[in-house]
Amino acid sequence: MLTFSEENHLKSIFHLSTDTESGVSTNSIADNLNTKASSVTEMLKKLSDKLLIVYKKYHGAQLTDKGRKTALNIIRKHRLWEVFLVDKLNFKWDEVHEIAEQLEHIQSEKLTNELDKFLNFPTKDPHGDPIPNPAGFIKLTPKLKLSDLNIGETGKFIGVKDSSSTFLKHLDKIQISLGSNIKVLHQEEFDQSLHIGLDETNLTISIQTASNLYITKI
Amino acid sequence: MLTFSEENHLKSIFHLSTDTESGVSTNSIADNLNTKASSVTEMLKKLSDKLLIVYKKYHGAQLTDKGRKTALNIIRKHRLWEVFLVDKLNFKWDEVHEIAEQLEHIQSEKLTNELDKFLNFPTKDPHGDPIPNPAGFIKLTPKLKLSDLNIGETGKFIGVKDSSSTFLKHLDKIQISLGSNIKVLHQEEFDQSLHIGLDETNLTISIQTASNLYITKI
DNA sequence: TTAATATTTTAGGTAAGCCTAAAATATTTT
DNA sequence: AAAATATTTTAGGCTTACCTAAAATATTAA
Repeated sequence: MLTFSEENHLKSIFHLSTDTESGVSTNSIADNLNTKASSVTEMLKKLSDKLLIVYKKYHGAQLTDKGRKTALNIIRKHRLWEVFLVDKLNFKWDEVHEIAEQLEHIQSEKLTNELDKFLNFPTKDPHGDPIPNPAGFIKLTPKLKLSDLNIGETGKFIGVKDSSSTFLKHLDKIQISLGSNIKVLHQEEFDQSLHIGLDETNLTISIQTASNLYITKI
Repeated sequence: MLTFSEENHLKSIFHLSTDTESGVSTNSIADNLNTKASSVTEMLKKLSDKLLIVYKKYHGAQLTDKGRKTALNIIRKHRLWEVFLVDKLNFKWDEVHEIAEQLEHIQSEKLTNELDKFLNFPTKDPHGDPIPNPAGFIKLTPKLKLSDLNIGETGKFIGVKDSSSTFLKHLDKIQISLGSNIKVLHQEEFDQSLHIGLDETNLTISIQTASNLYITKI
């Protein structure tokens, strides 16, 4: 049984691992968890003792198989709870993260699996991120951005790259929501902003916004 | 914001207060929480500083208004989650306590209230205990035991006095479940055991069992 | 009402998880 | 490749929430 802090460190290492091949740096974990490098070093030693990571002094941490499975189980719970909050309790997708951060630590395998069943075995959370299965298998669909589309192509909005509250609120304001079909109509040359078709209306979005939207081609 | 331990102490004091008029003793709290008297003393000082209890050395603790409200909010969450687990996730009523002990500490007023709405504003948890409203008001229905009925009377089973897993399993075995209508047919003189009618069948239960069953007269 | 017993508090210790500041090691720049 | 800079670790401290053992206070019994 792991503590909240141990679980949070594992999760952080998992998320930071997707970018880098080699070990995850102490500082990046500290930044991610809003804590200090010295505290992280301490924790890395503990996680290493528990065989959840491979840790070499001054060279960062890498998850072991056991560690990755543990991290994925926490992520599974986090994402299932997010689906629950949005689908069943009328939360907006920009309100669920904090609460899911608490719920992801609840310990009961049966609870997790019954929740999964109750939600009808969802494969994606409200931000479009995939939900690992009970064995820790995660289906990574290659993430295409709206800004990657050519003029005339249409994409279905499946997730965000930047899931900050600021950005999510911006999306709500311009009425882009998960599942929206977006057609790229035209691109301005001077600032690369995109004219898009959304449902029955047309609007213009900045290239910054467009490169934060994950889509699948239709 | 209170720690888990602070919340657990408040809850314990609340539950132990129903029996006694005067302060709740240090030892009884320690027993209830599986901890030691010295640890409780320490916590009582802290809760007293936070104006959640009135504490006089050597004379136990009593909840303040603020403390009682806080305790009732935790109990509200505990009982709502129990309803969720039983009604929505197919848990048996003897499996939910441990998980609810974890879920009761999740901090989000909106979550609690949306859950309440989602469950259709239940008034009782799966053990027949009342669920406090958001303001901390609890509707105490006088608890009549099956053993209080006269021969020939019928009661509806609404809750248990002893909610130990052992007892709950015993009930499952003899097929008495929440909502059952039970008619008292006859009482044996030598051991006070009761012959009862349950649905279409008759059976005999001990006086110990009968005095652990809360009912309302029909 | 004193003596015996039970309860509660105090004193002092431990582990987890955080911190700052200083020392050690890596990396980058010249 | 040495110097300057950045990163990471170590050393030592703090708080929370536990603990045991001894001292203080309450309660009960003689």
